[in-house]
Amino acid sequence: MNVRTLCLSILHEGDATGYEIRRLCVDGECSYFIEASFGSIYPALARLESEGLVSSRTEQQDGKPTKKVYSITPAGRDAFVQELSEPLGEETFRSPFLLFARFAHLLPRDLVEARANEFLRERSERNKIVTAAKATSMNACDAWVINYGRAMMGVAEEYLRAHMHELIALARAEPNKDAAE
Amino acid sequence: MNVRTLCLSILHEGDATGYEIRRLCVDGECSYFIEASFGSIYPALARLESEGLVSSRTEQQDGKPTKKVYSITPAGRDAFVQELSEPLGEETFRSPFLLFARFAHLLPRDLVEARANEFLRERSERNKIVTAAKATSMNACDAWVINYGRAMMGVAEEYLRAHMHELIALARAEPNKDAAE
DNA sequence: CCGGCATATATCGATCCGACATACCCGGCC
DNA sequence: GGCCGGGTATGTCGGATCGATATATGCCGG
Repeated sequence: MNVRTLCLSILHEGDATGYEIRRLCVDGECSYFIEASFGSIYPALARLESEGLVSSRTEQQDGKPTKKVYSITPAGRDAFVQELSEPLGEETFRSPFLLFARFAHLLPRDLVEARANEFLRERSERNKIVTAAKATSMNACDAWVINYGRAMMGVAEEYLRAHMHELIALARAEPNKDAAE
Repeated sequence: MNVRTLCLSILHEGDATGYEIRRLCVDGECSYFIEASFGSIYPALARLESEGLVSSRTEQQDGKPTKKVYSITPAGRDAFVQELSEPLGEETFRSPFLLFARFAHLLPRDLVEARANEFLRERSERNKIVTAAKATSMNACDAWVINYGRAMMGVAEEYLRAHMHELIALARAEPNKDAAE
């Protein structure tokens, strides 16, 4: 699932700028299973335009920089459906925190506690965004996907809240201040 | 969380070859939150060796190609703990299937049904691996992490099993065979 | 006996991320 | 008034990473 397809999927639902696509990835309701950075979105949009799958127009705004609004073309819609029909890539889930947690016994308790709290807070905030998305003004497929995410991320938060103190208890009791530089 | 750190984390638990590290990422109990390909593991190991954080020895085997077994050095252990103490990266979760599912209404029912079944089967097999991992011969931190994964992936499987028929029902009824080339 | 599969190492092009550069306006603050 | 931080917006660039491929060997089944 490359950034090209991601851009087409968003433009399929309506016009957007590169900046807005990025925001949807970070803050949107689908932020829990989609991701892309500026460094890949802008080149992807430029390439899509050169291939005739999207078109763009510049819009002046006062008080804000000029923006470049992209629209999907009929050829783009076809290419998108075609792409979805091809075999799907693997699901990837990568969690630096879980790698950290596996080695909690090597690390000072203060650090483990701090990281666990950060992690819970971030998870909790993300979940609030997804839970806040109201089912009205959302098609049935979107609702299905959002509920999938809600279910998964909900138990993640619950597990953390219920068991994080166990993890903290497993951490090294003495920070061993001599080792600190 | 780069591949370097991932390699150090595995070598911290015991010696391994590049090939074995890859296998642990794909089939191991932590396969649900860790990933790396040959294309990044081998260069990472070479660089770690040049920096003195790991050492290697070649081992002849009969019936199998010669292998290069890596061990972590004391400097490597220090660097690993140091790396874990630094701020953690963001969690990333990317799911081509969920992107596909958002647009189920555009796609023929047969295809949606086939992909949903594939996805459930893969999820289910992964879960069996993680559930099969016995708590004995596992330290408490590992158990904590495995249980986190079990909880998340468990509900993912349940949700799929319970609701996939709803998604299939949302797909396009007629495959529209004229459109197929 | 030949093709497919598992073991094992390694490279290479394409993709993608993360940090930075640039630019403008707004609001707060000393 | 000046200055800094933050939001909006586009884009580049180096490095990290992926996915496919190359190479080699030996085993097993048809």
